Amino acid sequence: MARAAKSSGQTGEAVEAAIAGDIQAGALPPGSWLKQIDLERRYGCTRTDIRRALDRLTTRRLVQHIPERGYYVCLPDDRRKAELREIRVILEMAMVDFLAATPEAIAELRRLAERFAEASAAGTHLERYESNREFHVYLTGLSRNRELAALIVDLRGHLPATPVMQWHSQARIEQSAAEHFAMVEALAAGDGPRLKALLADHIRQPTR
Amino acid sequence: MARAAKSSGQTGEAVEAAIAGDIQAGALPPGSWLKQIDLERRYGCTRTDIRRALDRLTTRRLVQHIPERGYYVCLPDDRRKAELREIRVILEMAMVDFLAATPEAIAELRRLAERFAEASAAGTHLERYESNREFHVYLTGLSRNRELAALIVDLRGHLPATPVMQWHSQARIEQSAAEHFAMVEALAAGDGPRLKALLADHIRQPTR
DNA sequence: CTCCGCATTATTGGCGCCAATATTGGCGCC
DNA sequence: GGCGCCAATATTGGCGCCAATAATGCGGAG
Repeated sequence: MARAAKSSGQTGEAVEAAIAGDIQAGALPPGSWLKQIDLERRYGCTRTDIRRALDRLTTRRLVQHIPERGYYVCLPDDRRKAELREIRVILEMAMVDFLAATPEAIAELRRLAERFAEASAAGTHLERYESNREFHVYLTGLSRNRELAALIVDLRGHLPATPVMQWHSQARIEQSAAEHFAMVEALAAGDGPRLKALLADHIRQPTR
Repeated sequence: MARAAKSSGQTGEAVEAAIAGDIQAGALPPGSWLKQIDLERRYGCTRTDIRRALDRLTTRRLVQHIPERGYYVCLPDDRRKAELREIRVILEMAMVDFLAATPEAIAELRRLAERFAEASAAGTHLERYESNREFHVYLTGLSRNRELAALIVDLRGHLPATPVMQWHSQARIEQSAAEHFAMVEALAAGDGPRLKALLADHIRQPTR
């Protein structure tokens, strides 16, 4: 199902985000061809918007382009996923040294960790995905190195499919929730090394 | 002066690269407006090509876009430059752990270090810029983590102006050349920590 | 029955026109 | 003489048409 086909929003990045979302949510399966005619109907926008969005998604390598043939959703590539995950580990561990955590920020992080825990216990896949994402994005946003924060968030959007679908066991999900809380506490205690270790383990989990 | 306005090359990334090059070479000064009409004449391509290129350069933040006004070359931002440099330090130090250096690769690196040294002694600014770039790109390419290598190279293209122009003293340049050789030797000796230290110092220099 | 080739159809992607909007320059008013 | 408003001009950016090219389906030959 198409998400939020706002037929008259400020089209531009909106379409790109919508397509990216549908790819990561699995609505547009890996390998499928993205016909411009379909897309412009699905998202209720013009062909020009679609082309811009596809071009940008190509640079993000969420889709690939073959001239005179079209665009298709990138196939999952285990090697690439592993490499990107390792880059996330590198960047997020480095980010810890730039974190500026106010008490309010820590309170907000606790709230977000709580939300993810709730979604883990009784929530849809989408809720889990989004609350998890929010936690990490907020944490990232605490970095005084704005470029580093932006890069990390950006990188999240570079992973093709293998979406929320197959988050493994319930036990694993709840462990993730617990890890979120542990990270908050490490941050609150100003224990950088511990936070780094927690982050590394957390990210290196098969999915998420 | 416009560089290589190949009026009938495969326009696409070519135009983007050409504009990026002119920005980094200073031909398109920071703050100047990039009128589409001028650009399509300068690079001998169509308006569509120009628009795609400008859109991509906007995502790279080499230019900025104001709707109904146009695109202009990003102004140098010291904070941003410092942050990006710090990210380079993080990534290139991390890259050291992924390096796979064959004897041939080390020989090639020596050759490139030599070329930069020659350009340092008696070469144009452009030659220095390019040979320096080649050294770093080649070194980066030795990483077994292809995504990491791609990210590092990508990041080099995100720095706006303050180009080769003002490479400071001749002494500094020759020190850079010496550092290149030292890095090669550290790599050849398999001394990761030393290579990391050299890289960090090298990158943290005011320019380059 | 299968395979090859051709005509038809579907799709991409370039190009240019034009409306909307900002900028410039001139003219009159204070 | 300076300031501000308004007309003329310049520029952006959307939209749709159409040529080039690839995919598809049909029919005939082996």
